[in-house]
Amino acid sequence: MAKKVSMKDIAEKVGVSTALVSYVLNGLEKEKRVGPEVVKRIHQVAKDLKYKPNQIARSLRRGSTNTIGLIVADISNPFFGQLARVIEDEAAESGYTVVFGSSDENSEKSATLIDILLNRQVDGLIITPSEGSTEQIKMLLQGDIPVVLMDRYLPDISTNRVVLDNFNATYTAVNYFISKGYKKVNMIAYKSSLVHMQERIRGYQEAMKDNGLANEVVVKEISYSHAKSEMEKVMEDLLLDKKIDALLFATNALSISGLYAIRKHHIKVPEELAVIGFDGHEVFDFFQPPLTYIQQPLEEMGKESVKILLDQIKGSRKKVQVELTHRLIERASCL
Amino acid sequence: MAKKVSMKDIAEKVGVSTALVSYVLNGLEKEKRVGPEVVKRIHQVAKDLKYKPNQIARSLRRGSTNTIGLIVADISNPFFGQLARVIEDEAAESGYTVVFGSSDENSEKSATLIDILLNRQVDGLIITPSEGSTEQIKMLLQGDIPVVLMDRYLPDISTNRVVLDNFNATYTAVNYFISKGYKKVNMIAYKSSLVHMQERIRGYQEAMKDNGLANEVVVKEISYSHAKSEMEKVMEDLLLDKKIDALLFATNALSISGLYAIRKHHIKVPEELAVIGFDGHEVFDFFQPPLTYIQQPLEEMGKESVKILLDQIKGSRKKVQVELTHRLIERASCL
DNA sequence: CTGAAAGCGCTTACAG
DNA sequence: CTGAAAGCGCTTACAG
Repeated sequence: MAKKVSMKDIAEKVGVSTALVSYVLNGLEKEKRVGPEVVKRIHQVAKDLKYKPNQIARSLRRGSTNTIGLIVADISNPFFGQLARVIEDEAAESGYTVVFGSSDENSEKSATLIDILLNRQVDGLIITPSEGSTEQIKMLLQGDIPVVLMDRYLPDISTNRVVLDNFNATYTAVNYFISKGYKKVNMIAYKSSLVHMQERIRGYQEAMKDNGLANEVVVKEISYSHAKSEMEKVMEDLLLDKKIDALLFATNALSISGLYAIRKHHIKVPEELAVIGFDGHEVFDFFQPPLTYIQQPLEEMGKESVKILLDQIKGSRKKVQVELTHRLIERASCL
Repeated sequence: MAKKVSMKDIAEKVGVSTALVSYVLNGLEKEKRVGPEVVKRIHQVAKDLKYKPNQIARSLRRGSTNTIGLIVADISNPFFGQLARVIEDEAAESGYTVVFGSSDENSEKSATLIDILLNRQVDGLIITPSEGSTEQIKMLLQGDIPVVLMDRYLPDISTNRVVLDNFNATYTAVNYFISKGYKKVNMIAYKSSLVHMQERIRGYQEAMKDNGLANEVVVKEISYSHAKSEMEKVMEDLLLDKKIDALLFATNALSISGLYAIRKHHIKVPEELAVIGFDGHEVFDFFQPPLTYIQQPLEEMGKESVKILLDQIKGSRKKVQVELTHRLIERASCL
């Protein structure tokens, strides 16, 4: 780095104290009734010297950094990339910067990330919690650290969260299948105790039961860390015994890797198999036929999360729990 | 936030000075020859009190933050999302955290982001520069701020950069087309003076010339901010007059929006039109037929960028310019 | 209207 | 082997 110019430099050049400089540069000249001539000179000198305030020093003094930490499962997954973008823009509007990290659905990584971000004194955290991260989040709450859980949540913890109406989402999907005459509807989900996943599974199960199809219920669970290989195996099993005419995927990534398998085995959609995806992705548009899917309101999810977090940072102690509404985007992968 | 515990608290409890605490917690007990008993107690008390070092204070004192700033065009574009992920992981290995921002190919946004990140005292920056950001980057270099340009670069500026062999990449693509018998090869690129784009265009043009097809050269340029509408218009024009049998796209996003148009107009690939895409995307796999494309080594690009940046941060004054090699991924969208 | 001074939580020469 | 003290660059009560 170079010869950093500080308030002291400006103060010396103008011939006043750093206090005055600080007041003026922070727009407090009115309250502090600084002389107009001095105000002008300070601004001029600051400009001449190309003064940049040192946020680190300010943060240390103020005890806040105007930074929010974002922990997602994987920033390279477009679902989270898009959320990150919305969060970035929304945060920027209030003068906040975003520091991010990817947890890979792994609670140890998540713990490490939380630690790192806290050491960096983020003012609050938006987290898509991993399995087994309940204790970590509890610690945050005990420490009175503003937190918003996004996309998923932890049932044992009463805190701010912004999630989809997961149960209704898959319930809708199954009803849609059934309205089209499908009965042997299976589901592929992640093996996870996380509520959002369990709710999606439960939505599927309940919808099946409510339609008298309880004994057709089949949920195949795939582990996040070996998704690819397990998906291939599961799909082979499903497709081989032909006891299935419709398939519901529980996420973006599952949908896509499922579609790879469907294509590999030359399954005709929807003639041999009807399909409903989750989240949305350009691949859904290009698949033949275009995929019907459950859409999440990403924009809203990101914005709400930031809004709630900033409220908390500003001191609100109200716990806010938002459930967003899915949409079924109907295309041609059924019937 | 809560009752933050500081070194002072530990020092008081143990009955030593904060200096000792600092030494021990930073692993300097050997050099400073701190008594083994004291070392033990300090560690114990730190643990009991759940002490978390305040990185902000440390940063202020040390003059470095162990943070790198990342400015990409758009974090929600998977190309950049994947790069961000590689950078995150690579940085984390050296104890660095990443702060990011999206410039939308807009030099004013980019200037604002650079300012914000510098005020936050990032130790260095990885930037995918926008058009018109030459002055900004020059300022950084004058200020001796470690910078690596990634994906693009600015020809007027001699600095570290990691980019693709853009010229060769499109040259290869055109030669491939021609080897398959195509002659009326067109290209769709962004309207941009940035070197990476100009080089991709030049690679196309030169390859055409070198094959005696100079008068078949047609480059349609699309503006980033109105990509969608312009793409539709351009594709209609191209497809209507049928003076084209092969089409090369200059990026990821262009490829995808081009494919939307191709599908909309029911153009048969490769029978009516051969296509080569850029970068890679799951959509390329699902398009019928799977798209042949020029692949960038993302992993390498991200890792190299971080490596070079960290070297600079550690004081290296050597300028490093890396050109990575493209790969042609051959599939079924030609012939 | 303006300034001297304390302090945020660390690190690190310096002295003993 | 250990501690007192300065200082990083700000902000902000306090005093005048």
